[in-house]
Amino acid sequence: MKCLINESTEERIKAAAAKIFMEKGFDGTTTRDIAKEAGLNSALMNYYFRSKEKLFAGVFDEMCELFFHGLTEILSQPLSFKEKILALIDHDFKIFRENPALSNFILNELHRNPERLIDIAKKASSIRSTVLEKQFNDAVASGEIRNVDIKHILLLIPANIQFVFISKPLTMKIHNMCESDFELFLDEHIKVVKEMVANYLFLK
Amino acid sequence: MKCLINESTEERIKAAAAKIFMEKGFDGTTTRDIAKEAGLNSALMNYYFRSKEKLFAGVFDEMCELFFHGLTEILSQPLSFKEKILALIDHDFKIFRENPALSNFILNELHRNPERLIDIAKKASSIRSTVLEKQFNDAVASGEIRNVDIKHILLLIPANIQFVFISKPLTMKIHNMCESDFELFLDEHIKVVKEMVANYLFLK
DNA sequence: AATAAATTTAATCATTTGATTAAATTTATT
DNA sequence: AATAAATTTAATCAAATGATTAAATTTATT
Repeated sequence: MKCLINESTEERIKAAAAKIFMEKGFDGTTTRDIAKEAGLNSALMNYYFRSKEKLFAGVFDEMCELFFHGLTEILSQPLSFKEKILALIDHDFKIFRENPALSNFILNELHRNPERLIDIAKKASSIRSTVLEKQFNDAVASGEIRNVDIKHILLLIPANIQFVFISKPLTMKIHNMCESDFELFLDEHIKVVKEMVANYLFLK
Repeated sequence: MKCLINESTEERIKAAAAKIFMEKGFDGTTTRDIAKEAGLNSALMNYYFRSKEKLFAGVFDEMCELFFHGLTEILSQPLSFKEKILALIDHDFKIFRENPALSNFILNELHRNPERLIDIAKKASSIRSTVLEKQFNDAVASGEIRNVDIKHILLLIPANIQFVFISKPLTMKIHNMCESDFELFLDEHIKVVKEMVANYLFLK
């Protein structure tokens, strides 16, 4: 007999799981934490998802989707290499600003279980290695940009964007910032990063 | 009656704890894991250290010491601002290269329990805010370096150094690198980072 | 050697944790 | 309304975990 899944409950579990997993990581999270956050009986998690591990995988995939979706979209747009790089920086800052714990969450999982992220990232990287790499090589050949391995560039950008979020609590305490101070600092930091990358990459 | 502590056993526990905590984080580590790694009875950990938490704190403080010691030493040497920045980059790359999981370990703990790292970092930052900041301001005034808030620079440097280690498993898989490939990549990456930072910071 | 202190071990405790079960309740279908 | 399916709940299990205890062993001191 047909019986639709109660999407509301499933979504509540997922939302609660995302919040707690992001806050405390996989190992630091208990299934009871999640149930409490969602205001539900803890057995429901095993009814909708089969285990803590599978629930985590669902949440993680969604977070990565959030991260990679805009990225691949930018890469497949008809933009110049320079435009793409600057758009990428803006986009990533936006994503992580909306979700300051995301970088920690993803990188922690990369350490705990590399395979999961690698599977997801390989798909996205196939787009890089085709369209973007050609644009990059053309720009190098024409003297528009510095002759450097694109691997370094594709690492520099997330490094400069994500690290400011990863180290947020330290930055705030060391420089006695409140939340709004940090937001202003972020605005400046975006400018610095864009200027530094552009300054290094694009030759006059 | 005088009876010296068996330093060897204590050190074995600490070494084993450092290895396992670094690998699996605080939450992912069990006291039995550590005892097994050290080849000791698990009750010995509570004999030498009083709890898992206190053992972790000891290990963490030592790791931070390792991280901050060379740093403060460089900062207090009679070097120019430029020399200090370039020495800092070299030093940090050296530390993290010797211990690729260190960055993950420290940043994960920053997320899990910010206070612990903040207490340690505040001491080191006091040196920055005195000697280095004066050198920086002088160099800005003399037009030697770009007029930018030093906070951004002190964030850019660890970002560019540490991220390559944090994302190591992803980089290796995406670009089909083996360990020796990655070491070569690291050598290149140091050059790129130094060139990019110097290019941005130091005006001709 | 005798004694006391320090170290190590095996056994065990009390909680916590992920997961299951069977019953109760709600929702859909006829 | 009656029935079946889907959802939710309370109770509970088995394993894992941090920690403790008391006994055994080793080391130092006299």
